[in-house]
Amino acid sequence: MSLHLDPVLLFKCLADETRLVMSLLLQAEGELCVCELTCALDASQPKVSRHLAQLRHCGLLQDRRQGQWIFYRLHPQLPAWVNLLLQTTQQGNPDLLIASAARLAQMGERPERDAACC
Amino acid sequence: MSLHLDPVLLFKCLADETRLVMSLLLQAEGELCVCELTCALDASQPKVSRHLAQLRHCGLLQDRRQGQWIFYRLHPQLPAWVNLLLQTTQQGNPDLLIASAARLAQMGERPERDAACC
DNA sequence: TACGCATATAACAATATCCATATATAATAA
DNA sequence: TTATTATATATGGATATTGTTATATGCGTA
Repeated sequence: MSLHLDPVLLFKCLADETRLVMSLLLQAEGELCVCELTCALDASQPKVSRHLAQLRHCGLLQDRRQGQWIFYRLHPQLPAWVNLLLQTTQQGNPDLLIASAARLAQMGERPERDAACC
Repeated sequence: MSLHLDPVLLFKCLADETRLVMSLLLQAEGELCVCELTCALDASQPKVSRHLAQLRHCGLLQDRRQGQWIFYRLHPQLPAWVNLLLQTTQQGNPDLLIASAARLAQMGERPERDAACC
C-alpha cells in the first residue's frame, strides 16, 4: 500500500532549488544525513533542516535516527507516479546534481551507516 | 529542437491548483480558449487569464488568436521530460480533472476551432 | 463610428514563502 | 554532570504570490 501524496503539495515541495536538489540527490544516493546534505548543497544547517522538515511533512521523505545523526531518504512507500516523476526530472535535467554530487564526493568524515533498519 | 524549461520554474507553475488543472486539462483536450477554461475551472476571468499568462511566460503554454478568442495549448516544443511528467501526473491523479472536465462537457456555446494553424 | 464580447493588465490588500539569527533538543563523550 | 556535536525550531523582516476590482485592449458587427 502506498502513501497518498497531494500533487499540488508535491509540486510546492519541488518548486524550490534547495528542496528539488535534495530530493533528487536522495534519489541518487539512497540515504544521506543532514550534515552530508548541508555540505552537498553548500547551505546553512537551519536552512537545510527546515527544507527537510517540509519534505518530510508532505510525505516525500522519511527519516531515521542513528546515534547523533538523522538520515533522510525518499519515503519507501511513495506512489509509483511520484517515483517516476522524480526519475523523469532527474533524467531530463542531469546538470541539476553535478555541483552538489561533486561536493558530496569530496566531503571527508562522512558518518558510517549501520545495517539499514528495514 | 525543443524548448528549455527550468525545472524549478516548471514546478512553481504546477504548484497551484488552478495552473495544474489547466495544464492537465489542456493536455487532455488539446486546445481550449480562455472562456472554456474559465467555465471548466469555475474561476473568474482575470484569475484564469493571469495564471495562463504565467504558464505562457514560463514556456509551458502557447497561444493563438482566432477572431475574438485566444486558444491555449501545451507548447508544441516541450522537452520530452516535461510531457512525460505531465502524463505521469495525470495518470497518477485521475480525479484531478473530473470536476473541470465535467463542467467543460456541460458547457454550451463553445467556439468552433478553425483548421489548426500549424 | 459606436457597441459588445473576449481577453489582458493594473492596483491593492491579504497571505505565504524564504532566509538569517538565535535558541532549543537530543545523543555522545569526558 | 558538563561539554560537544548534530539537528530542529522560533522569530522577525524582506520578498513573492494570490485574488478581487477596476480598467484597458483587440476583434467583430451594426
